[in-house]
Amino acid sequence: MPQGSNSRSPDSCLDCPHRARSSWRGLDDTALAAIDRVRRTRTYEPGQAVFAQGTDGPGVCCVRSGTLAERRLDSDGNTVLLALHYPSDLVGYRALLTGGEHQTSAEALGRATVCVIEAAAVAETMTHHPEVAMELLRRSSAEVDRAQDQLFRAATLSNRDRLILLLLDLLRRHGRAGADGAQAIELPLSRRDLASMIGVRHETLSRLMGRLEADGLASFSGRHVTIADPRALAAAAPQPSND
Amino acid sequence: MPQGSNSRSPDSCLDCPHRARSSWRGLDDTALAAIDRVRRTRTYEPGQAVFAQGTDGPGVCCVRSGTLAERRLDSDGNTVLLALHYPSDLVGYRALLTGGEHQTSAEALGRATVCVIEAAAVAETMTHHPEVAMELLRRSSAEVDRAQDQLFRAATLSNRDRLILLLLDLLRRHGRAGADGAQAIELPLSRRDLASMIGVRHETLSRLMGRLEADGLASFSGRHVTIADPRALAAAAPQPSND
DNA sequence: CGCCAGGTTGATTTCGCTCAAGCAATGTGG
DNA sequence: CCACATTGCTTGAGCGAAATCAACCTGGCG
Repeated sequence: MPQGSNSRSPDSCLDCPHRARSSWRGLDDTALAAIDRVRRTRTYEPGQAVFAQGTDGPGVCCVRSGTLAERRLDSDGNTVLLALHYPSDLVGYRALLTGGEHQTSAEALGRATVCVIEAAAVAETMTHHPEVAMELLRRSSAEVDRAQDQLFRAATLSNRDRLILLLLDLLRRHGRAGADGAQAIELPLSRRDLASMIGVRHETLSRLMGRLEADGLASFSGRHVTIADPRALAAAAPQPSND
Repeated sequence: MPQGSNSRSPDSCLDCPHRARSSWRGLDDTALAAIDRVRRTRTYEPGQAVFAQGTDGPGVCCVRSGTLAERRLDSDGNTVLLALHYPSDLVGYRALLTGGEHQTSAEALGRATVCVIEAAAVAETMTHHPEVAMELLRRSSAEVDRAQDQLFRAATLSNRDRLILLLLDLLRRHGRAGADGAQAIELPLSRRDLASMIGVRHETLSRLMGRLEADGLASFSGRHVTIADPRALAAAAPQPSND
């Protein structure tokens, strides 16, 4: 049974490329090894569920590669995409704390690899390593801020402005520099999901995109978006809440 | 200089009526005394600001009595009421963690008393007493869940349904039993704030209330709301997201 | 080749926003 | 004590925008 430091699993937490940015950043090798011991790394195909709303999760999920969608459903079949998660993010830890079921579901958007850590091990680690609890608290706080920002947008902005801000958000994560100062986005999302993020029907989103295109702010072709002048798009957006 | 246990300040944390439900519940007398030492209890008049968005807060705020409104503003004068806070809640701790300014402002709705704890003391306490960090993490997680629920509502429900759910939420905290099975609410909020919570103009809220009244689901008179049949109101609301 | 899911486009209706007037409660200064 | 302003709320008319319903593309895929 290989256990030495020179016979680690290729995806060991100890060698994880995201280790310095991860929730476990405060842990030394021995403490991290305890996490690693119960880690199970899985690869998910596009659209595959990582955990489902209303279930007791398999544990806590560390995103290693790809993009995860956090989604909320209701009994009428409505679905809203609440957040996207990227490598080094931790997903599904709330159920561990509130003790109940997942309030949201998570699924892979593209092909993604995720490390699942058994809940008990996380709890155990947190009691002995307060830095981890602190780090999660920081992340959780940031999530509250983000969610409140979304709420504010939903309550005050026009659909058009919300779409512009969503595009700018996506640009940050998925944007690639193109010719001149242009930026290109390869959307990881369907139109319906995009629409749910700004709280409109997908037909309406289609028309909104048409209008942005008519105004020369962006152009859409399938899942490919090009933004010729990102500064113009930013200028068209409402100012971020500076007091 | 009175310091003995039999000469405590009348509002000492050690004797706080919310001690068992507060964020400090895990602390023993000595640890809590460290918090108490830097506590400053203040009384706020209705409408008075506890801390302002964009500032470095005075610290962390423990609500002792009354109701606090958490609000977000932008440069155009828009304001959205994001959350209400009640005795034993902790407010304004996020700025402490993300290190920056408050993303929201807080103000007293009615007359309220709040204990302000210096940020440094909270940080110090958290390093020595992980239970406090864990407790904050639990609360923060609950806040994320709540905010995501609101986002879901905003994206999927009609204005009417959002108002109904808001009334049911307010009922939980502010409802008082009336004659028969009726419930009465004394709203702590202006119409404008109510409207911002469901993301509509105040004129629209007025009409929505008129319709609920016409349907016999609730009746409004100034800040007084009576709900003759709470079960009928609950039945009119969309089902909570049970999978 | 036909089927199907996802996306666009069009016609129609409903709904909420805007602008504007009216009203009640409260407060202020003469 | 009363004119008068102010604030918060309701009500109305008109308009613009989004939801709805439906048809029609388009690109896989069996």
